[in-house]
Amino acid sequence: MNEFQQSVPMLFYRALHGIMPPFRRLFAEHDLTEQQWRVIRVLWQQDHQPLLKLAELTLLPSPSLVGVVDRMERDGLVVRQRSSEDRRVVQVRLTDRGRELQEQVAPQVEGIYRTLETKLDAEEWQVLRRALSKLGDGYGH
Amino acid sequence: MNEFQQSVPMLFYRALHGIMPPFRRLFAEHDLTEQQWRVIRVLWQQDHQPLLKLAELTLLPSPSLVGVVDRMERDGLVVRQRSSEDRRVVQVRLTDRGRELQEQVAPQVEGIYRTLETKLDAEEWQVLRRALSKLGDGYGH
DNA sequence: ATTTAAAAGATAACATCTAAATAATTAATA
DNA sequence: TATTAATTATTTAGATGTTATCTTTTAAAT
Repeated sequence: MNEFQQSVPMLFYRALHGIMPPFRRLFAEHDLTEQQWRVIRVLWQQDHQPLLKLAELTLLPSPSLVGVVDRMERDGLVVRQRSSEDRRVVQVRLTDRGRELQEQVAPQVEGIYRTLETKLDAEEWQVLRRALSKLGDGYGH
Repeated sequence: MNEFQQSVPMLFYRALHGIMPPFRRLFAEHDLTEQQWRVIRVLWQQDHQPLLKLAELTLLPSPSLVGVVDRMERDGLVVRQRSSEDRRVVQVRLTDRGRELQEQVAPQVEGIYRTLETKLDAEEWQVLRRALSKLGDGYGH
């Protein structure tokens, strides 16, 4: 009847629709978008990333990331800094404000993860993670 | 090290990046977008859908679908038709041109699915499908 | 019958995605 | 060294996602 609904892409999209809203609601409470959070989350671990590296780590296409960083810079969450060694490179780093935000939001993100984890049992998660990894293989380094 | 890269949402996004490009390349060859294909694919099975029902079946938010249908109507792939029973309702149906396109593209889509299937073994697919279904439960439909 | 609530589409504002092209800089090669 | 190729960031154009709001029409409730 509706094999299309059971196609792999549609199953993926539906699963994402089931997973992401709680995260987005949390981010919105802090005036963040999902993409802005990814930038903060990555810079929190490894600050001072070139834009292209940041694009790779966040899975954001660089044309999108340019705009994301624009707005984050406007809101005082990050700053751009041109590299002196290679002047093509623009380093992005977190401001104190960005770091504070990270500290506030991160624990709540963990809470949502824990709720999410209850939706499948441990073995299902394991197979799912492995399958997702395989399917994503070959993309972005 | 980079547990963020291994988080469920990021695993999902990376998997999608691994899955969708071949489909999008195919659609582009026929001047279609991924979303336009979803509309054709759904109407092919059940023509004459109200816009809101179509949004549900395609997983496209209705504000997006309005624009998608606009452009498909502009390109002669579908037509809008206001219902006479309930004049709030707009029925969308496929034109002959839309149906032809469906017949051309569908077999090639199947080909991509078959290539995709080789990336995991049968049991992995089974568990993956089940897991995705569970995670998507409660959304839409 | 009048008011009120609900439903279906559409619109608006903003952010992001996709694909292609461009500007600036650096590296590589004849 | 002059030219060409590659790299980094950005821009552009078109389409879509997300939320909130608005309009029209219908159904429900006084």
